[in-house]
Amino acid sequence: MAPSHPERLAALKKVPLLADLAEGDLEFLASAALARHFESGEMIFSEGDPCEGLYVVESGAVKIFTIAPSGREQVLAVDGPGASIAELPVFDGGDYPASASAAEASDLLLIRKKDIRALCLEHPEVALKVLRVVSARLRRLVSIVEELSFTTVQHRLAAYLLREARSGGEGTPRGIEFTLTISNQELASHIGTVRELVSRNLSRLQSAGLIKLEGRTVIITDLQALEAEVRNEQ
Amino acid sequence: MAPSHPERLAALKKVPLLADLAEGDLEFLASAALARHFESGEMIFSEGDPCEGLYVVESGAVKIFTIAPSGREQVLAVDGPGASIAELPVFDGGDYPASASAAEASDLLLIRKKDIRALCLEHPEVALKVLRVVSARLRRLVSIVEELSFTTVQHRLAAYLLREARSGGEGTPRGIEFTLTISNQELASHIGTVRELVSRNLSRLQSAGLIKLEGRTVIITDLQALEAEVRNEQ
DNA sequence: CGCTGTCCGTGACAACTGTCACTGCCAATG
DNA sequence: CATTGGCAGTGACAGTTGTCACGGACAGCG
Repeated sequence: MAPSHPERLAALKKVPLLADLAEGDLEFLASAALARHFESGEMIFSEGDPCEGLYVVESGAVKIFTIAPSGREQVLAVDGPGASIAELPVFDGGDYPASASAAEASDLLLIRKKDIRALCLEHPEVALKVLRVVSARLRRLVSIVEELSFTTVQHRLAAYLLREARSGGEGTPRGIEFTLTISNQELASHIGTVRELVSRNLSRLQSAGLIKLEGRTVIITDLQALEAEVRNEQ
Repeated sequence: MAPSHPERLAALKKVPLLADLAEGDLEFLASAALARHFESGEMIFSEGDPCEGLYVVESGAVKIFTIAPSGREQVLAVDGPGASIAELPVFDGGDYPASASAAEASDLLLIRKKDIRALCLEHPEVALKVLRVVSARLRRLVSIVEELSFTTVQHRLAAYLLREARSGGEGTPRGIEFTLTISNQELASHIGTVRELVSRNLSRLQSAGLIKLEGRTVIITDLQALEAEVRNEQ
C-alpha cells in the first residue's frame, strides 16, 4: 500500500522515538495522526491540562515553558522539526508538567495516546528510546537549575550569547556575528529574568567591550572575555 | 536455594524498579550487589564521574545535589530506603548529572551496570519502570525551576516549612509542630540560598506571627497566613 | 498620513540577595 | 574544666534584581 500521507511519514521518520519502527507501523501512525497547525504564539497546551497524545514537530518550533500567575514565563526547552513533545505525560499517565506554545508558525502531528501505547506494547524497545529523550530533558533541567541557583543575570546572558554564537554564529573580521531572532522579552524568559534587565545587561556587556550591538545583530568582539564571564562565579 | 543475603533481598524488593522481578532474579542481584556503607556527609559520587552502577538505598538517606565552584550547593532530591539512585546515567550511558552524598549514615547496594543491563534485556518492562522514576524526577525538577525562577527566598522558605509540616508535623494546641532535622546551611541549599538568609527569613516569619521558633522546633501558629504566603506572587 | 500596537532603552526607586565580620551558644573532646 | 569546632544570629554594606513609568523608534494599516 502506498503511503497516504508521504509528508507525514517523512516527518515521523525523523523522530528519534519512532525512527526504528517498521514502515508499516509508521504508515499506520501517519494515517491515524491528526495534523494541526499553530500560528506563532498560539498555545498548544497548558500546564495541568490532561494529556491528549504525543505531538511531533513537522515544521516550525515549539516552546515549552512554565508560567507564573504574574505572567512571567520561564522557558524550559525549544524543540524543532523531528522532536517529540509531551513524551512524559503520555508515558507516565500524568498531566502536562508545563505549557507549550508555537515559537513560530508550526505544523504538528498529534498521535493519540491509545495509538502510541498500542505500538509500545508491540515494540518494547520504544520505551528505551523514550527513556533517552526524557533523560536528555532531565539533564537539561539540571543545568537550568544550576544556572538559576548559582549565577546572575549577567552570566546567564553571556552564556546564552555564547550558545547562540556557537549554533548560529558566523565568523567575520569583527568577531562572531549573529542575529537575535527573539525579542528581549523572550530572551528574558529563556534566562529567567525580565525584559529590562536583558536590555541593561546587553548594554553593560557592550560598554565593557565584550560585544557590539547593531540593531538586533550581536557581534562578539572579545570572545575570551565573554567565556571568562561565564566561567566566573559559575 | 535459600537467599544468601536475606536483608539485601528485602531491600531490593522495596525498590519500585525491581519490585516485579522474579524471586530468582532478585536473588541473583542480591548476591551480585556490592554492599557499601557511607557515614553521614560522605560523598557517594560526584557530578561528571563515570557511572559505576545503580545504587539502591537500604537504609539512611541520600542527598542528590549540584555544587558550584564557590562551594554553594543546590539540593535536587533526598531519597530514602527503597529508592534507586543514578537510574539516569545507568540507562542513558552518560556521566552522573549531579553529585550524591549520604544525608545520614546509610547502607547502599551497588548493582553493577552490566548486571542491571543484562536483566533489562530479559525483562523489557523494567524500562517502563525506569521511565516512571525518571519522569517523577523530571516533574520535581520542573517545580524547582519554577520556584527558583519565580519566587523569593521568603516564599521558598514558607513552602519548605509547609512541606515539612505536612510530612512530619504534629498537631498541638499551639499549632502544627515539628523539628528541623537539618542545619540552616543545609536548609539554605534546599531552597537555593545561603545560611544567613534562612536565619533572617525565619526570624521575619516569627516576628510576623506566622511561626514560633523554640530552638530547632518550629510551631506554625498561623497556617492560613503561611499558606497565603506561598500562594502569593507564586 | 496619522493611528496603533509592539518593542527597545532608560531613569528612579524599593526590595531583595549575598558577603563579610563578629558574637555567642553548645556539645564534644582531651 | 578549658579548648575546640560547628552552628545560629545579626549588623553593615554593596551589588543585583525587579517594578513602574516614560519616551522614542518602527512597522502595519486604514
